[in-house]
Amino acid sequence: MLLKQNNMKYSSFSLDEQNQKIESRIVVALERISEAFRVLLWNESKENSLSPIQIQILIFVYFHSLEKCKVGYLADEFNMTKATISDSVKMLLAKGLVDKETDPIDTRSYSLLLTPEGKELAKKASFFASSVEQPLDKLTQEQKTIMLNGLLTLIHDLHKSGIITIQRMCFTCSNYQIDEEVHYCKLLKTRLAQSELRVDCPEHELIL
Amino acid sequence: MLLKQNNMKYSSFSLDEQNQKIESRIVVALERISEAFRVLLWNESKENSLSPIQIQILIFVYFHSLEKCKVGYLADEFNMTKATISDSVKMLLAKGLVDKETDPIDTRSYSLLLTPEGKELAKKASFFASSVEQPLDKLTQEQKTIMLNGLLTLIHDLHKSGIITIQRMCFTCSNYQIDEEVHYCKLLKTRLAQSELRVDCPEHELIL
DNA sequence: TTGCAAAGTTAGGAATCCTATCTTTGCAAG
DNA sequence: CTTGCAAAGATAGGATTCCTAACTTTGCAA
Repeated sequence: MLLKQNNMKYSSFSLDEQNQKIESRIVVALERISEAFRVLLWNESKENSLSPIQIQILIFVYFHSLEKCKVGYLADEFNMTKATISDSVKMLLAKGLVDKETDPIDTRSYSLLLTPEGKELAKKASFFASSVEQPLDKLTQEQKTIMLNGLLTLIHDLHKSGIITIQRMCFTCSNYQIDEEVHYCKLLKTRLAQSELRVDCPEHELIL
Repeated sequence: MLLKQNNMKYSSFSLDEQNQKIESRIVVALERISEAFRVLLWNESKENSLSPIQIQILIFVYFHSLEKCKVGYLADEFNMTKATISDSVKMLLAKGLVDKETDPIDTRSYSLLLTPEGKELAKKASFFASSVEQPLDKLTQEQKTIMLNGLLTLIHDLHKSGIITIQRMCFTCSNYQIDEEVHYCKLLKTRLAQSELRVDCPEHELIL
């Protein structure tokens, strides 16, 4: 009786579509992790009484250079409309967390700068990522390299199919070359080990 | 002159915090992929004139058994309040995509069932994951196994720290045992290879 | 049977994020 | 040089998300 039940379970088990292929299981795992990011970001925003997107903007500005801190660029970065970003920026200005700096060569646009308070908050908020970073410590160097590589491949493909519009990884950079499995950066003039490939390089120049 | 510029770039490059540690770069990559999921889900919902959460519920019901298709369970699953889920369910009922089935042993609650139209839509919508699944094909079996393992470790830790409340992976299942690196499922009464570890097992029983 | 807890609902409101329209500025073609 | 178009950003208005708080009904245990 118990055995029969187990057998029944077994058959339903092995038929389960989502558990069939390893690729599917990786996707499910990635979905779960996405959910975790959503929750973490949400918590972080509640704690600072900001919206998720406002936090994201703050952190982004903290880690990126002037020319990327414009409304249009941020809209592409976060896959939202300029209207949405413009709104959020207005709030951040009102709260005194960012300042505008008009672009001298194109007065239509401006860049965001963090005020001291904004910088403080961004630094604090960016720690939310550490709950994801810490667990990775226990993996071996090799395992981390392979994971990074797999994720980079995935992002590259998602970019090629137009789902991710903006990114700044080596694979899509005009300074990057690969010959016989050897990665090379023309800007740095050095070889790059697999584990050194970048996801968000400040010097990224998109291939036309 | 050009060389000097490159050197300047190099120094700012190597100081860049986000590119320093491989763990950080993995986190950034995961964030990017999360963003991709958000976009895919959003597209999928617009196409079917449903909300993201409605699509998620539909797909979840499609792949899971009755006892998991209750308002409370869904709320935990998606880290939302029961009120939010209740609302979405009302919409799905109104659109004729799901039906209620009252639980015979606890008449306060009910489970969701897909109507034929709901099933149709869920099946179609669940393909959105394939844009993420396909690129994984080109990785080697070993690489996929290592990635899955790394992601599972990560999810396990996120669960332990309370960020992900619900999941159904082997590591947190009372049927799972590990002895000397050998994974074993007491329910299936078989060894599990690393690549066979489950992320969302229908028979999962949470360790108390 | 009394009281408390748990499942789900409802109401109301803040916030997200969109579309569409508008202003200003840059730029190129005539 | 001016005319016209495109691009950056702002604004208005609205649909939707998702929350908190209070409520109903049912289950369960003292």
